[in-house]
Amino acid sequence: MNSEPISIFWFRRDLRLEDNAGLHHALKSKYPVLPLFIFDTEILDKLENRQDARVEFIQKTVSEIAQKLKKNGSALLVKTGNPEVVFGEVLQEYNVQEVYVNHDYEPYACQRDEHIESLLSAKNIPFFTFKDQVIFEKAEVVKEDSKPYSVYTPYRKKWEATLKPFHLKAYPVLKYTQHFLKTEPLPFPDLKSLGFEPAGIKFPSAKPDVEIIRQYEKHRDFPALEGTTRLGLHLRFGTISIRKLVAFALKENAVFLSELIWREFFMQILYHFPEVETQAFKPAYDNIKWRNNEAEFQRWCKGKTGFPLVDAGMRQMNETGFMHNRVRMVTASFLVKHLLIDWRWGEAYFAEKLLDYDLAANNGNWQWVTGCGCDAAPYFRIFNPESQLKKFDSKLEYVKKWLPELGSTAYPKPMVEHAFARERCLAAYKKGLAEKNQAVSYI
DNA sequence: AATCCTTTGAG
DNA sequence: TCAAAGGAT
Repeated sequence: MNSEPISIFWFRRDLRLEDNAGLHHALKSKYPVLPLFIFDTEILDKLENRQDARVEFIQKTVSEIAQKLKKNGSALLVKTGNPEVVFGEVLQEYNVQEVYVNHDYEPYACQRDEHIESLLSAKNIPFFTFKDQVIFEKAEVVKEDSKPYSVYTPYRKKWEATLKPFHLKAYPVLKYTQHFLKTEPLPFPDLKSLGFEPAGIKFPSAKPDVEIIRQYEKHRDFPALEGTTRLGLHLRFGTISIRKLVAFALKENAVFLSELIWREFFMQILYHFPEVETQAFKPAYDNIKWRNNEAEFQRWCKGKTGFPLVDAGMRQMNETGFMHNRVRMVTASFLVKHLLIDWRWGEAYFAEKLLDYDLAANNGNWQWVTGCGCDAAPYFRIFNPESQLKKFDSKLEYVKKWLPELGSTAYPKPMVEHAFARERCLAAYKKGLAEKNQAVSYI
């Protein structure tokens, strides 16, 4: 046991040393700060793919943080295991006086943090938590009656009205570097020892591209262009500060800012309505009878539906961990509406494949496409994958890039006829929603 | 005791 | 940015 009293700062979805709220407060505490990162085996053990690029990204990012701390004569404590068990060990090894973290809103994370907090409070160690990954959290943007918004536009207006320059002020960290605990370098696991291998994926830069953001609404819908920022991954793991990015968006492009507000909209939905993780926001939609054909689902996953825009999107995601946003809408709509497969199947597949996977955004957008979410697309709006292709990739640049066999006999015929699938979908939705209405009318 | 002005701290 | 606290008169 190291007897010097210290504070712990626990890194989770905030993997950066600058403009970090919890870390800032830890460094202002009266004890030297030992930063901690835990490779959580509760999460890692469930990952099927041993080449998961997200684990690689985390390992790389955390190792860069450790390098920077080493240059400062301090260190990052890295542990692998169940967080409760790990905290038990850390309390044995160090004289921990206080623990600092940033808020993490997903149901698993909330539960994990509750357990850690009670474990610490049994030893009279305070657990200080801070808002960091959003501008407004929980109930900071609510209606006049203090109920949460479930429609985006009024939420955005209130969000914008609430925003003051102060909310975008950075939390300085670098000027407190002398407040990190001075210690010998601590061991750091490589990817292999964590049970993973490199995925061979190139990670997008964490630096926002000014030109892309300036031209955002002009280019964002065309998947062949580099028209979107690819910052999702960095927002997911906190390798970019949301305050810095919102300040930038505010200056450069209102449409891009609006997308960042969608992110916070879905985060507050998940916070206020955690049941959406498994259920439709509009319960009537859980009455729809999905066909859930396993073989058809596999064709969708592999990008072999015979609809070029759908297939190109799925293959882009399978190969790179990224799919263009316009194409995410088309592929998702195809699964749910053309194939009548439960949106939760698609949600789970995206969760497995996307580098930028975020529970709140992924769930919110899948429910949006299905029509069962808050402020969702109307159920009778069924994307036509052919006309979407004509509109957004008319020169076939994007689809040819991901489907080399397009135009040859090797490319599959459409697995379903659009007009037929459309009618089948409308009928299934009408039936499911009508059943629910009938049930309600008996009450 | 009341008021005005400056400083501090919040997210 | 804003409001509360503190200090000065």
